[in-house]
Amino acid sequence: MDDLDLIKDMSNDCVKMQKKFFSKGSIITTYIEKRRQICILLSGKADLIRYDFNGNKDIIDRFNANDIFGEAFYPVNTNNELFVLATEDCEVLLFLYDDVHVKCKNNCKFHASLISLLLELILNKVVHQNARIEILSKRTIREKLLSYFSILSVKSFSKNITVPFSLTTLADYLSVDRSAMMREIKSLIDEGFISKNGNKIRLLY
Amino acid sequence: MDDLDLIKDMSNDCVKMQKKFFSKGSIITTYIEKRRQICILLSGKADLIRYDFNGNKDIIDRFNANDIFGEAFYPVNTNNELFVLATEDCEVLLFLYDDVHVKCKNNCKFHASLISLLLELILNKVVHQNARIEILSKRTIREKLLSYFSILSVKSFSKNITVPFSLTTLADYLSVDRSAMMREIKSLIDEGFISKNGNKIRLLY
DNA sequence: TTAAAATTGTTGCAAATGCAACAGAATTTA
DNA sequence: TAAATTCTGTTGCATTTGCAACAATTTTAA
Repeated sequence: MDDLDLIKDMSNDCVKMQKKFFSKGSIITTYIEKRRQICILLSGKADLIRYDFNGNKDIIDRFNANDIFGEAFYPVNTNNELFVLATEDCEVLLFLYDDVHVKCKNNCKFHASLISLLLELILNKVVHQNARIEILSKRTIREKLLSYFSILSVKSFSKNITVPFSLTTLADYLSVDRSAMMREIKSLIDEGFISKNGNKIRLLY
Repeated sequence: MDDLDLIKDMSNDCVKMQKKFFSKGSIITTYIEKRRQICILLSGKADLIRYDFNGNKDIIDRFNANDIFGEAFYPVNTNNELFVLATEDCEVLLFLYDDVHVKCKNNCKFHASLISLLLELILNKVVHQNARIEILSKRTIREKLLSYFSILSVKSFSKNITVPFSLTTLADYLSVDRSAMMREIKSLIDEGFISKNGNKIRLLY
């Protein structure tokens, strides 16, 4: 990913883009309407958070290095405020969509790279979202699990897969009750569809 | 959307892009890996279809005018073949991502417009997908319905909303059983949360 | 304009799921 | 290294959901 390297090395030549550092626990941005802000996470991890009307913390999305996020990607949302919290130290590139999608007047060398990078990163985002939608569309926990495992398996060219986060987080990702998911995993093992050791899973079909 | 108009009027100058017509019932494209094909639906309607292992027809996604789709947006998927079926007469712009994301060597006037349009359309797509994910993440049918209604309501600045497709399709979109959804709608009416006339819904809270 | 197809509305019942609660293991933090 | 926190694994129970099936209505196509 050449463009990304160029962007990462950027000394702050272009006034339209900011590279900022956020320490763990700090807020990277809030989703304020009509700004069309875009953020590229160069390093670290962050969560998209909302407090629902009961005051419960909802983790809407999780971001890793090379993920792209921002209010530009989110539907208008007057009721609840969304914000992005750094769960590790983060390095972030911030800019407004409308400032960069047209050719830079200064002919800044980063703009061409940025547009190209932007397309690439958004394309990745859409692919991941489609995978997520496909999984969430399944009606039962079993189908969701198998669908998720299948995607991991195809991606890694192997029947042996590793769930890249805790089972608690997996339940959140599949949007199901954790205990019900554990029960279903147990059934899948008992019925011989999978075997499991920690978060390493082997598909037996 | 100026770029879109320019693209629509395009006479086939650029060999890298094709504008094609598809009559109702014909197949626009199949999702073949590693091609990174992108399609822009200029007019008409189409469905993204898969036949599952039982031979049941699954409608994975539905596309309208100005929607963008293609295998470039979809996770690798060796098992089942996906294809896009024109459910009305369609006018489609087809190209390969790798052919257009770099500057056209011929300096073709459509390329600049296309990149700009592409970003805009993909941004829309991501926003819609995020809305969909947010809805699908809700645990109960009631929450899914209210979440969906809320998004429609915010978008139209009104408590009176119109579901833009049949209730059968809505159940598909929310990924729930239709009869269970009808039951839940009835409960929402009985409990005074909404009133309903056909597919016109009024939010009473 | 009639026949066919799709949509809406409804119900009983079985199965799946969420919820609450708890104990033990593993991991992180002070 | 001790204490606190998070994660895993499990269960009973109430609720929600999907499934199957049917009639009535509306829409579409011949």
